[in-house]
Amino acid sequence: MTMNVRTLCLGILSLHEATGYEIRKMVEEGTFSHFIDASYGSIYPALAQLLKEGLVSVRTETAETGRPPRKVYTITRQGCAALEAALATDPARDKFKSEFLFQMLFMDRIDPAQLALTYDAYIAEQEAELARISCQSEELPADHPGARFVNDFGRTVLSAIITFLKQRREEMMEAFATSGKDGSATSGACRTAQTIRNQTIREEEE
Amino acid sequence: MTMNVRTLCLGILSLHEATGYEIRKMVEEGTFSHFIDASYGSIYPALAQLLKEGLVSVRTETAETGRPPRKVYTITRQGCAALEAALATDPARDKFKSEFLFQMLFMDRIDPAQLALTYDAYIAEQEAELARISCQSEELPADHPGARFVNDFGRTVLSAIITFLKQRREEMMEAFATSGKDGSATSGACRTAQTIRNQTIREEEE
DNA sequence: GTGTACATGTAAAGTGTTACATGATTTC
DNA sequence: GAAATCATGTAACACTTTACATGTACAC
Repeated sequence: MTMNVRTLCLGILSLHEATGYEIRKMVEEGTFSHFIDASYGSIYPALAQLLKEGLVSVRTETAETGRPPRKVYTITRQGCAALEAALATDPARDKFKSEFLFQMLFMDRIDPAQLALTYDAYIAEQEAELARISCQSEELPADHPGARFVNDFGRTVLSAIITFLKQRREEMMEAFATSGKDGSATSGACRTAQTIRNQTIREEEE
Repeated sequence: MTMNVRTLCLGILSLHEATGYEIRKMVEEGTFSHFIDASYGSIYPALAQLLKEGLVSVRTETAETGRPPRKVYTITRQGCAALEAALATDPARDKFKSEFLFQMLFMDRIDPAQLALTYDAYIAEQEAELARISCQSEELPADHPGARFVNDFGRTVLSAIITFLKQRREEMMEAFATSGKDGSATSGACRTAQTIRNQTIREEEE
């Protein structure tokens, strides 16, 4: 399956007609936001292309005011078929990119105070996200099983992450607070700031 | 933070020297594989650039045999500093892309038999991944807290996902098995294959 | 003998993001 | 009066993937 912005637009338009702007808002804040991302710079060209291919049609609502006219896109029969063809193919593997985890992998190279800040900020972010989609969960249409499934999936994962992070927090911080033992760390390929940092910490503790 | 392939290479090289080929293997199968991806086409150019900038150095091991000589890269002091500078910046938000969830969002447009296959294949994939990293967990160096943390994080999330998926499986399949009620579904923007499909199912049940 | 692992690298193509350009209206 | 929301769109840039090119050695 090729889940590019094209397919994404078709998917959203299969639920209800929308403008490019609205599609962007849906992927930014809506049911889709956990596992999808797309910006204006990709949505508008995608819609233009879909239109050219006849997979969507457009209706222009000219506002009386000075605003740019809204271009409301609607999926066509061919568009529906294209969406269903895409849905019938095998999904590609999930892709997860986390700079937070990358940093955690090298936690022994980060200043402990900084680490604590980053860690707590990440927890807060996950909690905010959980709150957001829990809120959405209440207003999901009952007749859309997919939306509910995806929402519950997201909540399950976020809850697990938050629990894990909170559980590990103290343990992790202690490990770095008591790191007077020092040098025990990695294979020596390069030790610089870490060593310096331990010295700094010791000075501060005196 | 800019966690591009450059930073990734620096990170891996900070653990131990490696060739481009080995780096690729590590992101494909190693501790990094959950939350990172990079192919040869991005790793080799990245290493070349890092070399030009003096962030890594290289040593060529010419094998007696006909193989291409291995180019073993080592991080330099500047490279270490660059890595630590990157680690000190705020991590960007996680990005998660899931074609599986996209398909699930539109589950009511997928042929139920196909859906079951995809669903089970996804569970199997997650289980395989969990098994793989659980296995790795045993051989993690005790002196690398980050690797353990990241590994445990991955196992926690995967376990939660697998439990969720198994729990929901029957419920979901039943919903589609009994979908003789039909038309109840989405806002009518476009209903094609779904309707046809329900008819087909009914025919098969007769 | 067929496939996989080892090993490096390039070029083209695809895909997407960021920043820009434009401008009214509403909220703080 | 500043900032956010609504609203569309383009162009330059960044990044990555895919496919290609090349070739040995070993395991089944």
